[in-house]
Amino acid sequence: MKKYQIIFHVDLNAFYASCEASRNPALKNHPVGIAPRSDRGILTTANYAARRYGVNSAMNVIEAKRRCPHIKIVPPDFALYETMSSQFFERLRLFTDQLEPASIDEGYMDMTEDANTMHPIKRAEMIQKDIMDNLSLPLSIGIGPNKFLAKMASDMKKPLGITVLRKRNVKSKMWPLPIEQMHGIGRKTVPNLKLLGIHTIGDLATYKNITKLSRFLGNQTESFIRRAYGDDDSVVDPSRAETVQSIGNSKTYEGYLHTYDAMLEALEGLTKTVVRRLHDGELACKTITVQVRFSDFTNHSKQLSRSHHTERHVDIIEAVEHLFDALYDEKPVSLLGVSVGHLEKATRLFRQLNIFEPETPTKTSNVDTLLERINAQYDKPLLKKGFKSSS
DNA sequence: TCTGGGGTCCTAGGACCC
DNA sequence: TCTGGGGTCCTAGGACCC
Repeated sequence: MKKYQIIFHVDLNAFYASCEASRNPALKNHPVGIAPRSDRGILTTANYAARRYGVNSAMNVIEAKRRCPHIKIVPPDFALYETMSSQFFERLRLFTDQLEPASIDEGYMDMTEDANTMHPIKRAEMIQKDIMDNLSLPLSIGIGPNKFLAKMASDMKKPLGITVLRKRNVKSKMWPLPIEQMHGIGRKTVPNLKLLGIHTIGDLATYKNITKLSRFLGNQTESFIRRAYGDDDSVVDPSRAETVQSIGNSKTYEGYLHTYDAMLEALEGLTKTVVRRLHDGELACKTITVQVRFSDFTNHSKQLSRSHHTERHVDIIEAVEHLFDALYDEKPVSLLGVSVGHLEKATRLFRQLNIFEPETPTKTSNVDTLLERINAQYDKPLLKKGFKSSS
């Protein structure tokens, strides 16, 4: 027998801008955009005062200023956002430990048990007030019988909304929404669906030709249709956010990088950041990826998997340099990125290492066996005999 | 509107193993 | 002789989300 669930989706409104206003209340009712530069690039966030002028997130700074000349552009302070995000989730845990953070500013709460104590809407009001009183952050809450409906509900009223979306109201409240508002359908898929005559979530739910639909939605076709009917059996998993899958650092270079040396220097900086964050999380990685974007906006990446995890800077920078050599094309570069994946807790690895350590042979001396030992760390040979580094 | 930086998950081909 | 079926891992690229 399936138990009826009550799921909250909690979503901080215009989070970065709200953090800035929380620190500096003078910004509260003034149009604000968060952007690294005030003369170009894009906004990561626009507050609601700015949105009234037709400004929104991801809009070009120039365009935002054209629509709202007195908008204040504030550079992002990620340390502040990280801190406020942690405080936000800590406060939510006062209400339930069944909390799954989904990003820096949103999460899911399984409030099924809690509903025995207090009516969900009353509880939502209490949470909203708690976050506003303690952190000065506006919060929207969606309430539904599963994660998908809770997520769709929280989007329906912002800022400071509380919205219930029941299964029996799916047809009247969710089906009329344009298909681009369905979570998981993005800008590449929308035009394809419209080609099939699918303009609303209801159109998707009732579309008859599944074969045609699978051409665009692939293996996920069935689950999209189920969700369009309001069905979703994914569970709130508090451990999900604790298991980070990858750590990366990338940067766009205005005016491009032109020389190999400048690119290598940039990669060293990116790698340093990644290794530091790897160490902060007490993690080790197995795969290393380098990403390059050329001036024509094409992206290329190369990755390699080691046979053993590592957290050592020398291992990672060596891999980064070799991967980049394979990508380097003597063309100007607009973005470089370094990321590491297949992460493991370093403490766990340490225990494993201790078990095998006594068996590790170390009696080698000539250069070729040294190369073999280096290559043994990778699934494919990285260095060949007679290898010389390019420059 | 000429486009940041952090991520997650999916796909598809190939290597390799049984 | 000329080729099964299942599974895992690796790699490159892409869609999507905030």
